[in-house]
Amino acid sequence: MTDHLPPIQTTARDDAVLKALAGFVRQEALGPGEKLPTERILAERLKVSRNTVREALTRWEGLGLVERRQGSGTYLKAAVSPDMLHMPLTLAGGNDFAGLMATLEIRRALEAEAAALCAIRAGKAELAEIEHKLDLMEEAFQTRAGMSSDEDWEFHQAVFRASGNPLFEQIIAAMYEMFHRFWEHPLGVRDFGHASFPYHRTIFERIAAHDPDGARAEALKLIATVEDDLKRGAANLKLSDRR
Amino acid sequence: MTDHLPPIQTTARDDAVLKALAGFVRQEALGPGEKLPTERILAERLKVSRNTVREALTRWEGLGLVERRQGSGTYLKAAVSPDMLHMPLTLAGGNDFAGLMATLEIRRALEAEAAALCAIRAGKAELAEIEHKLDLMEEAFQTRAGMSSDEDWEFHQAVFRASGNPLFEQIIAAMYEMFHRFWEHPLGVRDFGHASFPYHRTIFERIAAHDPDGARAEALKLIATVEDDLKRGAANLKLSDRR
DNA sequence: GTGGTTCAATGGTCCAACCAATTTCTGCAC
DNA sequence: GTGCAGAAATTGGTTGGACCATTGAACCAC
Repeated sequence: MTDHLPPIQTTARDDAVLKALAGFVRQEALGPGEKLPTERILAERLKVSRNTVREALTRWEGLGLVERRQGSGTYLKAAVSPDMLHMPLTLAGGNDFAGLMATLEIRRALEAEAAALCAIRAGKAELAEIEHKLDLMEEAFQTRAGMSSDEDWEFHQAVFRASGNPLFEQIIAAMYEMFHRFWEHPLGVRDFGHASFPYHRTIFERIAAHDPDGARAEALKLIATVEDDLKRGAANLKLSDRR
Repeated sequence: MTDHLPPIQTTARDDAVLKALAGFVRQEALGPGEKLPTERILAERLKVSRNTVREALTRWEGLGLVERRQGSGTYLKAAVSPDMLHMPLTLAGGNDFAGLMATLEIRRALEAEAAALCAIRAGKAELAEIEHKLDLMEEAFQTRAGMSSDEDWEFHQAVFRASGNPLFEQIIAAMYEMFHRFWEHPLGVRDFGHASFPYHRTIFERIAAHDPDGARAEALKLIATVEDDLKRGAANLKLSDRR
């Protein structure tokens, strides 16, 4: 009965600051990398304490939207718009193997769907871009004997971008972040990616043939091999180095 | 009670504060809903300024880990552990019809994968939970002639939860959020969901039969019908009401 | 019990400094 | 003029103290 009674909003200074700041960014058409006004200036202009400005910026920093450099300034790290939706994902016990596999499952879901959409929507320009990345990757694979992770990633990014849905790239970027944090002190899987290599071209072929279901199937195969690699790597690690 | 709070060491104060706090939470085995020490007490115990404590707590608040109530205190909103991983996800824009379809594509990707994982991993308890939600939904569908969106959503949530990967539920919650933002002033699709109704049970049957590929296929069919419904609704809207 | 009132506790905001890292400017040597 | 070391200004980071606004509990008539 009395369900539609949300709490009333009395004071919300820092939220107001963020809204004003988002409007300012749009007004000035600021993009990633650009510097935004000093905390002191913001405090003066917005008629709030510098402390309040700092709390607001701390929130944006925690969301990865902004980077603060002491002595230098505060810089935009991503595009911000007044109507953004923030969804902090938290993974308990995220530094272990299970966390990595969790992100990989998300990646499998998105990769398969993106490949299928791509097969439907990709035009000549997108196909050319993807094939270009594929060539680069295969070349790197030949010359550097398997260490082609950067080029590999660029290929997948090209597919995501050609899917026509920006959400794919945004979500997968967050997963990639986690992936790399795991790599910092890795589990020693150095030949990672060997087994998945051939599927990149088969995916591209299915996309180029505008065959959504085929592309989806090939993408699933690719992730399956990555998953296998990681599992084997983790097993080896457990046997050889008990930490 | 608040004795396990050793002072802080060097720079990166607020980060150190968070680490210390995470350790404290674990030490005291605090769970969601419980109240954690006052800002003033934390400042005193950790030998930092109250302002620094506030910046740290602001970060946690931004990540949805904690809720502050003026005059009352600061309360845990989720389980926190020292080694958890944060992937802030911010989704840009999407207030138009294209944005709605974009979230639906993400949902298709996750729904298919979650159903497949569910078919592999769901135990007896999870299957019973899902079937219960399914019964509730079918009952609501009968008595209220189609308006079963809440129960519908609970069914899908149960599937996501039984997938064994918490990221699915979190990401899909973001999609649901965008969905609802769109529905504040909806496009008048009232009979929405009729066509997708039968597939809920077929999905459940494939999951219960531990048939991942079948579950994935049924989930894809369900989203396809939803997509069709929305497209038809949008087309009707454009014809009848040019806004 | 019901409904006020008081009062202490707590988060929210503000101010005015100072610290630490960075950038910019200055002036000297060449 | 050029180059470079050091001073000065800029900027985020931290501190301590003060006051406000809200909450919740204790208390008190009725």
